[in-house]
Amino acid sequence: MDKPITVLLYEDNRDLREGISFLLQATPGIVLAAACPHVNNLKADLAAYTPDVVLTDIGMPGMTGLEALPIIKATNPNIQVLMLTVFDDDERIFQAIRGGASGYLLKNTPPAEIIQAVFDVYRGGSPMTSSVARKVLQHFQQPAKVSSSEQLLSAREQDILKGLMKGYSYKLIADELHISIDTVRTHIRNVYEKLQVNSKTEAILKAMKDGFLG
Amino acid sequence: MDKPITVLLYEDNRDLREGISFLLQATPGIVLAAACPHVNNLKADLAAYTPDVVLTDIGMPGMTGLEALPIIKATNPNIQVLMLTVFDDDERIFQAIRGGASGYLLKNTPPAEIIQAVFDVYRGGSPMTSSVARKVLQHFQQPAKVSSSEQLLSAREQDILKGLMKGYSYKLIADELHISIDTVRTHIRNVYEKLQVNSKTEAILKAMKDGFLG
DNA sequence: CACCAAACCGCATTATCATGCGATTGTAGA
DNA sequence: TCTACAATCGCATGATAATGCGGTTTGGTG
Repeated sequence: MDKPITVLLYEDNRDLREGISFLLQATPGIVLAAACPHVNNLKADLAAYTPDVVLTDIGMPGMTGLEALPIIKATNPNIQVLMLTVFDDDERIFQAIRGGASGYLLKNTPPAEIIQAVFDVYRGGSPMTSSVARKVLQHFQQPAKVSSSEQLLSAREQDILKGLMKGYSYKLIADELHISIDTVRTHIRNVYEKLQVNSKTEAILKAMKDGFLG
Repeated sequence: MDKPITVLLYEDNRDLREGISFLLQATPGIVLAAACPHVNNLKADLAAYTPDVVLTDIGMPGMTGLEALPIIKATNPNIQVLMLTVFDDDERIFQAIRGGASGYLLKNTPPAEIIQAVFDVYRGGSPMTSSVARKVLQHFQQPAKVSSSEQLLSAREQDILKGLMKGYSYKLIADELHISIDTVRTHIRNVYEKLQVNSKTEAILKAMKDGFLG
């Protein structure tokens, strides 16, 4: 049916590298092109093996997996990169995601799932350890809006704020809402007080961060 | 060791509901409080069963799972909600995430993984079907930055832009970078020209939208 | 009815920003 | 070497924004 998936593995820990290599080789449908302890010959490797999927550690001597990521995606954005690492801090997770990683597994993932993940990324999925996924989801959820907040801003004030967030000047906002520029000023003054800020920029940032309500 | 996880299930399809119920009941460490075909008695259910985890379908007669979600989180934000559905469109996925869902499984998920997912959410993870995860990740990745863009902005210009994005005034940026305010002006001028904008706000919005590069 | 909040308007002052013009230095490349 | 450009600094001017103070109208609530 399908052609086999060509995988390239980077992992500095020898035992782990050999373990995963063995698994990959033993799996029908997967061809392990190479397994390297470092990513320093990255470009040559990519050219030589033309992998479909790159499975890589983050912490490696020399160039890290995170540094390698943009190079891989620049070489061929169709290559799916799966991070396999012990790090689960926000910083590295988001750096990986922004860099275009298609999956993020922690090293405590059982071998069978790692294999499954290779198939998943190749098919357009993004396998993620569930604790990692949680961190990702949290960045979408309204930051709790814990302490009430209700509708801190009146409807009109929200209109004005939306105008600011579109990059409009006071005058433009006034025109769009058919009110005078002085009224816009007044509303903005009130918005600033409610949001505890004192500039357009701060207001916009705050509004973006915790979605209109403080 | 641990107390069992109390689960509340909502699923209108009878076969599926009974199938999942059977699985949950057969799993040590999980107690199925109830399995309902609709979510219309939601508040009463929550009060009666005080679940740790709610497993819910999205498409149900009467109130949908998506409508129920905010009510659940409002009742007790500690309840972990796991969406189990056939829908994999962006709209519903993000509505669920924004609403505070802790996991999102498609119905083709094998039973064993559903059970595993219940444990995962309870432990603070966010199990997600990998195709759903992909959609989520895509919202973080730089919008392609299709046409080159290279490093449109010099390193220093990016420093200044970062300052703007933190809401700093020219003066603050100047202080932080140990340069004169006039230099800041100059850099900003150049940034504006490169980004094709003419105000702080526009620059920030543009920078946020397509990640520094235009 | 009296009170209050929201929405509306105006004016004045100071602060900050946007922009034009000009200039020096250092480094990388044609 | 000449050129190009990043990075630095300065001055000046008109445009916006921030803020203080004052005011009217309207709709809802105790």
